[in-house]
Amino acid sequence: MVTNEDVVRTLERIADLLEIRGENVYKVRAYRQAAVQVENLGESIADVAAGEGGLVSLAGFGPAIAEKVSDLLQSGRLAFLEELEAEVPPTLLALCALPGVGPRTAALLWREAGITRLEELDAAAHSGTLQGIPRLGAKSIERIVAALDSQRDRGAKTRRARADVQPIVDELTGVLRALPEAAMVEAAGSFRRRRESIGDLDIVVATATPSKVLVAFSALPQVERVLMCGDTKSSVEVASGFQVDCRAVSVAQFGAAMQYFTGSQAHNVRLRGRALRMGLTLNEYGVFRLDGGERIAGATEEDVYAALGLRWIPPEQREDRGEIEAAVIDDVALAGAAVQTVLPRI
DNA sequence: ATGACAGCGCATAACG
DNA sequence: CGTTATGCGC
DNA sequence: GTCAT
Repeated sequence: MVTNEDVVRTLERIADLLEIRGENVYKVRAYRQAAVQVENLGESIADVAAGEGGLVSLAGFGPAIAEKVSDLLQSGRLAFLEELEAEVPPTLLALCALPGVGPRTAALLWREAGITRLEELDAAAHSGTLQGIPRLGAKSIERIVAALDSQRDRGAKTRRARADVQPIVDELTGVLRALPEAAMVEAAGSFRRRRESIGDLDIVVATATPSKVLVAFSALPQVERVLMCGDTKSSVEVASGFQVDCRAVSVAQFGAAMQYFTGSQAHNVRLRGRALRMGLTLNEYGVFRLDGGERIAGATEEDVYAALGLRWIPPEQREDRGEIEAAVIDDVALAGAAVQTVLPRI
């Protein structure tokens, strides 16, 4: 019995391996998007495969992916994935899990130094074997060593339970709110969406003096390591390697930034698509007209959703499970049911 | 058939 | 040295 | 690789 979860894992694995192989980014994305669709599917994918229209009736499923998933459902195996794993060592995926090491770097380490495993990378980083590899300077090697150390410290635990993150949120937002430069401070990301499992924490701060806030944030006693600190954002690690990002934005951008960094990614992609069809564009700075670029929203989340013809959507619903359609402010409906069926809905 | 699919901030290495 | 290219992460 | 055109 192949579950939806099995299919999701398989599609994501294919995407990761294709990425290391250097495949077209949109092909990689297609597999990831198909995985998200299965994740959000309210029924068994086996039923969909057997039902009217088959797998290609799912959004993000074309002939190629439908065929592969069909193979998997029928036989419990996928020859395509097995061939891919024979070509690209799957142990490279563990390298990509290191912050700062992505698919390109994993491929580089594999190609230039024959490294496919974490232990090999660790040994090579300390023995000096990595020196001389193009694109890997002293700083990069140092960062890899630090990432390996950090991973060892926290025992490879990558995500935290919400209950463990709550006190970190309270503490950090409390300290930031005490800064006179910080006009508004809110946690965003999956924490704000009230997910049970949190990968990292995003804090958005509205301020007229971003650098002051970010420098103060990076210097907090809770911070064990500063990953980066620029003019608009800072990334740090607090207790045992938990990553916290701080974004400094203007008061006028605060709502757009909160919306953007609260996600989910799938929710944002769908909102962006809706914006485009309305002749608008949406990003972390606001909602803008495509022609002329005039800004029409951004100070509050309500403004942002309203500019897209939507009611404000509670963060915990922002998972691309139909919440956007449900939030449409349908003023056409006021004109009568007959009109609704004629006018294309945006 | 063919083009779009988001795009930007940051760090680092390579380049001139 | 300043500028540009690349990879990463979101 | 998928979707809209």
